[in-house]
Amino acid sequence: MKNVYDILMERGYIEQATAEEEIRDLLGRESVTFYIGFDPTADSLHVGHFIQVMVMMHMQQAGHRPIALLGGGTAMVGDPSGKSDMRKMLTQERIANNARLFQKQFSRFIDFGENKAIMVNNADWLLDLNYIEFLRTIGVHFNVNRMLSAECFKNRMEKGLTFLEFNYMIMQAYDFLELFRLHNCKMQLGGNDQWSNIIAGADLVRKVEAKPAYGLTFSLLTTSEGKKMGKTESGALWLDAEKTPPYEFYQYWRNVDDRDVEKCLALLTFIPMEEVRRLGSLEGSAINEAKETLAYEVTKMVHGEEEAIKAQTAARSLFAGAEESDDIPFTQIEKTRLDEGVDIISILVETGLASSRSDGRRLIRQGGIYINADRIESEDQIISTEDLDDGKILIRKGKKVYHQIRI
RNA sequence: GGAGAGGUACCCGAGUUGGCCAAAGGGGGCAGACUGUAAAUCUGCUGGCAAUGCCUUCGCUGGUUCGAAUCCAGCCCUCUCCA
Repeated sequence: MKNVYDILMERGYIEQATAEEEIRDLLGRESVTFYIGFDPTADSLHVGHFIQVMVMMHMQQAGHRPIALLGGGTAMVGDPSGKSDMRKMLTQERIANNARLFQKQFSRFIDFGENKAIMVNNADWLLDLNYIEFLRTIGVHFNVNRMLSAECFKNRMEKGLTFLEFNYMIMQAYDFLELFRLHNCKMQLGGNDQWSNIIAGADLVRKVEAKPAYGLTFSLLTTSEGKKMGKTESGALWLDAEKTPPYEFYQYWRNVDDRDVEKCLALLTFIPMEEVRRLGSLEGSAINEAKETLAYEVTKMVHGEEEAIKAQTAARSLFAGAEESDDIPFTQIEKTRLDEGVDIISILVETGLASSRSDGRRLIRQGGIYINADRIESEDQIISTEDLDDGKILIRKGKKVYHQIRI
């Protein structure tokens, strides 16, 4: 069987490692317990987290034991890594609630049965720490001069860093030590922005326990232009179907830049690498096949096969201009209102296609709104029962945003 | 605690001898053309509304004035230097 390190390397996950050869040997030799931390700062995981989850899945398939660490404690401090401003503090209840939601989502991807994987919350050991005792046993091992020169604080050296956030690194390092003691966890994985925090942890374990500990980081999901991927107009691309509907999720991947397709296939699907390379090398419009595959596979993993098929069918029919599909976002409007007729601007605002009535007028003026394939010419157009087609009205905004009105 | 600089729309950033400022320019975003549901390029739009006008907006509160992003007072916040 192939060494999982090589698999991760081939697919392009690995960015930095504390001791490349040693880690590779270790992973090839024994079942290793490792952890990745997730701070529950939102009520759903997003694609940025998903890449970490992918790594956990690869590792678990290779016989290693993942620990999903929920940062119920660290989220109360907030990671300053790479951020130019301090985040707003979250309440304890919010964090606990988010942690519960994260937990549910993890279970979809990782098998937590029979000691195959572990989920823990660092609130369990961080919240009750005694300050003086902590400083004396853990604090002594940290050199402030060195910490300040860490890459992750670089942004903050100009803008200012609070003592609260400065402690984040120490807390994360302590997590590693705690997991080493509790579960014999030898390795911490994470996004490349976590490098400083990870080596701090590995160092701490080595100093305190005199045993080897390793760190490994993965490339962040960025576009060919260097921007973070998974950003949409409404914020992040969430894994929660309530926050990002499967159709929208599918469309995001269907629309990625040509140059990013291969990378995404490698990082976000389990498609064999020969196939990934073939799809990635398709030229011209043929590369749409690769994008469809990408969108389908990722959606399937996150939302299940049924939703993936629905999203794909909906997208195909809409863009082929053929028959409609029901699996696109829709808004219900009472029939009595349609009987009387509703002005198009109101419809646009109610469906969320326009952010305000002014925005709606603008869209129409610029020719960006279509009802059942007909371009709207007048801002005063009235939508009524006559526009119904099989109980539905299809609205298109721009080239590819579809929405349905149902009664 | 002391000295200085500054807070402008989604972001950056002009504007501070008071009216010509819903506020230059850039970025981002949206729409149009082109196209492959891609990129690049070009064009338009980008506070709200019952829209040739009206309302709200330039850190907050009050003041001067016919009129304030621009002047005055107090307050809050940020940054730099000093302690």
